[in-house]
Amino acid sequence: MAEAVNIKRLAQELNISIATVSKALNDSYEISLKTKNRVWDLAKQLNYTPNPAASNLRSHKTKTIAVVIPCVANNFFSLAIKGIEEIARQYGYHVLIYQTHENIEAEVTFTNSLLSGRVDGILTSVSSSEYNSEYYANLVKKIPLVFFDRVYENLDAVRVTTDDYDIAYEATKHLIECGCTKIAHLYGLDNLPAGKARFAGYVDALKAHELDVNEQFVVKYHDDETKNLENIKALLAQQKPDALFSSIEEFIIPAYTACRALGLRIPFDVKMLSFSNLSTAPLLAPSLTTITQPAFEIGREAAKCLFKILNNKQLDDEQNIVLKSMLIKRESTGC
Amino acid sequence: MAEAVNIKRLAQELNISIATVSKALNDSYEISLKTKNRVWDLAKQLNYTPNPAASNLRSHKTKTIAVVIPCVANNFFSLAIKGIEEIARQYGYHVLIYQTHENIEAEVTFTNSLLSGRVDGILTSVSSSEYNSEYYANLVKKIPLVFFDRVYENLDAVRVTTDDYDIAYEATKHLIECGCTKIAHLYGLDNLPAGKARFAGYVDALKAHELDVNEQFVVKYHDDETKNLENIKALLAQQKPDALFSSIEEFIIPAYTACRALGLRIPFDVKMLSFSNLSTAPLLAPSLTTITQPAFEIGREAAKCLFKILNNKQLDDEQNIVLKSMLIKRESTGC
DNA sequence: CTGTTAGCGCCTTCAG
DNA sequence: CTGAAGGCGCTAACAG
Repeated sequence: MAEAVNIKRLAQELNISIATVSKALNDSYEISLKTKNRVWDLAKQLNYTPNPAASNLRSHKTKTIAVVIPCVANNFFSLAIKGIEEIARQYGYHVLIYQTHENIEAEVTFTNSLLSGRVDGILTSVSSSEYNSEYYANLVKKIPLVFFDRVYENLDAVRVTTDDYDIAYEATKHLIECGCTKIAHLYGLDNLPAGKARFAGYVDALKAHELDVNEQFVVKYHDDETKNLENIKALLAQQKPDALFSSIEEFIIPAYTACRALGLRIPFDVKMLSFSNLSTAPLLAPSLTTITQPAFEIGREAAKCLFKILNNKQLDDEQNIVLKSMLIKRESTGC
Repeated sequence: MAEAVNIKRLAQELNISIATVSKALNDSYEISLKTKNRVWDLAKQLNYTPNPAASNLRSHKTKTIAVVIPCVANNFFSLAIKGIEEIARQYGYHVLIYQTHENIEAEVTFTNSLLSGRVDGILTSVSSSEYNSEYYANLVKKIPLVFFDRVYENLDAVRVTTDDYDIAYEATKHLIECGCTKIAHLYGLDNLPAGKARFAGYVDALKAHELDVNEQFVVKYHDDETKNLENIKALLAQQKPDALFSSIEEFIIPAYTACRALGLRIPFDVKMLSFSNLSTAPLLAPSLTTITQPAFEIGREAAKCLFKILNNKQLDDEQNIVLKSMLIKRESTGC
C-alpha cells in the first residue's frame, strides 16, 4: 500500500551505498556531516521511516512492551494504562494490551506468546482466579517483568503495590468511629496478596476495637453476578450489618442492588465503603465512601521500573514499591 | 534470554530441511502427515514459537492493529477497547494502544509512525481539538482505517457512530416534559460531527417545543478545567437555567462543582443530564440522568469492519454503521 | 512429498 | 570516510 521507501531507495537516489545510508541515519561517527545531511534531507523529503520488523529482527529490540491485565474497562486499570502509556512514550516505546478477563489460561497463553521476542518486557496485574506462582517463577527468568497491584510475591521481580493493609485498617476504623458495630466485608481477590491484606486490615481493626470477627459477616466474591447479589441479600437479611466494606469495585453494583431490593437506605440504614477508582465518585455518589488507589501513579512507577531494567540501570535498593491510597470520607452523610 | 529455538534448530534435530519445517508448521498440504506430526511434536516439546519480526518482514503481515484514541481513562474508550480486544483475539491479532490526549500533533505523529508497517490497520476516534480532514484523506489511502464515534466524514473509510442527533433530541424532549423550560447545553466536541449532531438535536427539540434557542445558554468545552468551572458558574448565576444537558462526560465534574458552589441542589433546583458511559451511574448517581452509548458494541463493530477489510471481504453495503444510544431516565427524582 | 535458493529491510563487521 | 558482504528467522518460488 505504501510506496516502498527504504534504505535501499535512499542509497540509489543518492548514489551511495546502503551501508553508508544506514550509518548516516544512525548518526554514526564514521560518516561525514555532508553525507549525513544529504541522507537526512532526502529521508525527510521521501518521508522515510525504518521498517520496525527488519530492525527488530536484526537488533532483537522491539521498542514494545506488553501490558497484561484482567480488563481495561475498569477505573483502576484504565488509569494505570494511562500512566504506563505516558512513560512508554517518553522512552519511545509502543504498548500492547492484553486482557485476561480473570482467566488464568488466557493469561498463560498471552504471556507465553510474548516470549517469542514480540516485546522487550511485560507489565502485569495478575488474574485473581488462581495463585500459581510456579508459572511466574519461570517466566521472570525469561523476560523482564514488573508486577503492579495484583502481584506474585517471593519472586525475583519488581512489584508496585499499595498500602492495602493500612488503608483497610484505617477505613474499618473510620466506620467504627462513625458508630458502626456490625461491619461486613465483601471479600475480593482472596487468592492474592492485595485481597488478603485488605481483609487482614479489616479483621485487625475490628479486633483492636474489641468487635467480634465473625465469618458470617464475610461474603467472598463470585464470578457469577447473580450469586453475589444473592449472597449479599442473605447477608443483609440474616446478619443485619450496619456497614458494608467492599474490597473491590465489582461488588458495588450487587451491593447497591441488594440494599435497594431490601429497602435499605444507604448510608442511613447501611453505610457503604468501597475500594474504587471512580474519579467522579466524590461528586456523583454521595452515599459511597471510597478508598482510592493512586492508579495513574502505579502505572507510571511500574513502567519506570521496567524501563530501568530494560536499560540495565540500577534499581533503587527496593524491589517492592508501595504507594499510598486515599480514604475519601463523606462528612455530609455521616461517613 | 530465551535459548534460540528456531525453525533451523527444528530442522537439524529432525534431519529435514528448513523449508519443510516451515511448511509443516503452516500446515501446508504439501507435507505428509507423518512429517507434520514429527515437526509439531518437536516444536511443542522444545516450546518453539515463531519469531514475529521475521515473519512480518517476510510476509508483510504484522497480525497487529493499532487503536488511536484520546485517552483510555474514559468510560467510553475503555469499553470500546474491551470490545476491540475481544474481536482482535478471535482473529489472533495483537492490539497496540496510542493516546493522543486530544493533541492533534501527537495524533499525526502516532499515525505516521504506524505507516512503516508496524500494523496492518488502524482503529481511531479522533482528537476534538481540530478538524483537519486533509491529513486523514491522505491517510486512508495508505492504510486500512476505521473511524469510530469521533469520525471524519466524506472520506473513503468506514465509520461506526451512534445516533447522536436523535438521542440528543430525545433527551432534550425528556427534560422539557419534566417541566424544564430553560435548558442549557454544555457543548463538547464542537469540531466534530458527534458534537454538532448532539447540539443540533438539542436545538431542534427546543424549536419543536417553541422554546427559545439562546446563545447565552450554551457553554463550550474548554481545555482549561478552571475555565469550564467559571463558565458554568457564570451561566448558572446569570441565566438561571433549570437544566444542564451535557454532551460529554468531562463536563460532569465542573457542572456538579459549580452547582454545589452556588448552593443549587441537583436535580431539584437544576436537573442534570449528560452523555456518560459510567456503568454504575444508575445506582450511584441518582441525581444524574444519562445517555449511554453502546461503547462495547461500537468497539466490536469497528474491529469487525477492520478485519473484514483486512481479509478483503465485502463490507455490507454501508460504509457508515450507526448504533443506538440509550437514555436512562430517573423517575424517582423527577427526571 | 521434500529440498534448494533467494530474498524481506536493516545492521554490522571488515576491507578498502 | 565509504562500500561490499553476510545474516537476523522466516517464507515462497521453483526444482526435483
